[in-house]
Amino acid sequence: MDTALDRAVRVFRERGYHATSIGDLTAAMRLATGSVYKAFRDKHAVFLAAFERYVALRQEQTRNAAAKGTNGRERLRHVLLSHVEHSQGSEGRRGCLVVGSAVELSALDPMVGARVNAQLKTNENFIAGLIREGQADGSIPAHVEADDTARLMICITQGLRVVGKARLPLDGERLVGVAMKLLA
Amino acid sequence: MDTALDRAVRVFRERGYHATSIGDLTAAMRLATGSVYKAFRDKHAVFLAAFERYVALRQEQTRNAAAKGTNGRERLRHVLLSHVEHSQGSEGRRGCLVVGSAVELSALDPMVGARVNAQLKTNENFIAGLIREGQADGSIPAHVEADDTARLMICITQGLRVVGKARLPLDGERLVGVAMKLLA
DNA sequence: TTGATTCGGAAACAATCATTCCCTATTATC
DNA sequence: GATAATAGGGAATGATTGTTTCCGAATCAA
Repeated sequence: MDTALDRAVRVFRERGYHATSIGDLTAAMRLATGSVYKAFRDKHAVFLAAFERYVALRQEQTRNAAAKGTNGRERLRHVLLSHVEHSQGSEGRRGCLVVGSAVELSALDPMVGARVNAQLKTNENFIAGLIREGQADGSIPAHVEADDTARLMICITQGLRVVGKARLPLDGERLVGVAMKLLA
Repeated sequence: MDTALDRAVRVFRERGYHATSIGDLTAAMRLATGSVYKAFRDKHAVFLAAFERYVALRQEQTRNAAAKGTNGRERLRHVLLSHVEHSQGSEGRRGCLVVGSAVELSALDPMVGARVNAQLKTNENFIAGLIREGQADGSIPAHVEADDTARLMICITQGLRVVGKARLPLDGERLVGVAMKLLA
C-alpha cells in the first residue's frame, strides 16, 4: 500500500491535482478504481495522504543533508545544495508537491492551504535553527538576522522548484556559493 | 474585449488553468459561452492570450519600478521591492500566472512550457542587465557574478509568489535588505 | 470440504466539462 | 427604409470526470 502511495505521489507531482484523473491514479498505483475507494474516502483523501508522505520523505532527505555538515554554516550549505539538486534535471521536472499545492490548491482548499502554510513554517524554522546554531558555534556572524534570512531562504528553495520545473539549468555550487553571501 | 481578457487573467491567476471551467470564465468575463468561442478558438487559446496580457502588464510594472532608482543598485532594489509587494496580501494571494503556468502546465504543455521558459529568461536578463549597469556606474562591485546572481534572484522572485500565495507575511524592506547582500 | 469474509476489479452512475450549433439583436450598406 | 452581415447569447451535445455498486477470487476458520 505504501508503494502504491509512492506512485500516487509521483503522479500528483508530475500532473498536479486537477489534471490527475482517478484513471491516471489507478494506472500509476496499479490498483482498480474500487480498490482506491476502499483505501481512501475520495480523490482528495488520496492527495492528502500523498502530500504527507512526500513531506515526510523530503524532511528526512533534508535532515540527512544537514548531517553532512560539521557546523551550522556547513549544515546550511548542504541543505541548500540538496534543494538545488532536487530542483534540477528529471527530479526537478517532476516537481515539488508543496510548491504545487501552494500554487494550485492553497487559495481555494483551506485544508491544503493550512497544511502548506504549516509546512513552510516548519521548513523556515529548521533553517532559522541552523543559522542560530552557526551563530553559536561561530561559523555565522552574530549580526545576521536569523528570521528574515530564513524566510528569504525559503523563498529561494521554493523558487528553485519553480525555475527547475521550467527547465532552466541550475548549477548547485555556483548558486549556493552566491546564496551563502546572505550569511555574511 | 481587453477588459474581458483582464477578467480572464484574474480568474486564471486565482484558480489556475484546470480548476477554471469555461463557466467560471464566462461569469468572470461577462460573456456568454458562444461569445467566448467566437473570440478564441478554445479554452487553451484564452489562457495563452491571458498569459501574454499578464506578462506585458507585469513587465511594464517592473520597468516602472526600475525607473525609480538612480543607479543600477537602486534600480535593482526597487525591482525586488516591487516583486515583494506584488507577492503580498490580496494581490499575492491572487497569484502569478508565470509561476502558476510553470508549476501546473509547463511539464505537460510544450507551448506553455516554452513560453514560461522564455519569459523567465527575459526576466533574468533584465536583472543581469541591471547588475552590469550597477557595475558600470560603480554602485555594484565588479567581482559580483552577474549571471549567477541574476538566476538566484529569479529564484527569489518566483519563490516570493509561492510563499505569498501560501499566506506567509512578507516584509518588503527587511527581505530586500537581506537580499541586497547578494550584491556585496 | 465448506462457510464466511475480505480484498481487488470492472462495469454502471450521475454530474460536469469543453465545445458546437442555432437563434436573436444590432449595425452597416445600398 | 429594406436587407445583408456580424456579434453576442443560450440551449443542446458528446465526452470525460469522480464516485458507487456489484461481482468474482482468494484467504482463513471450522
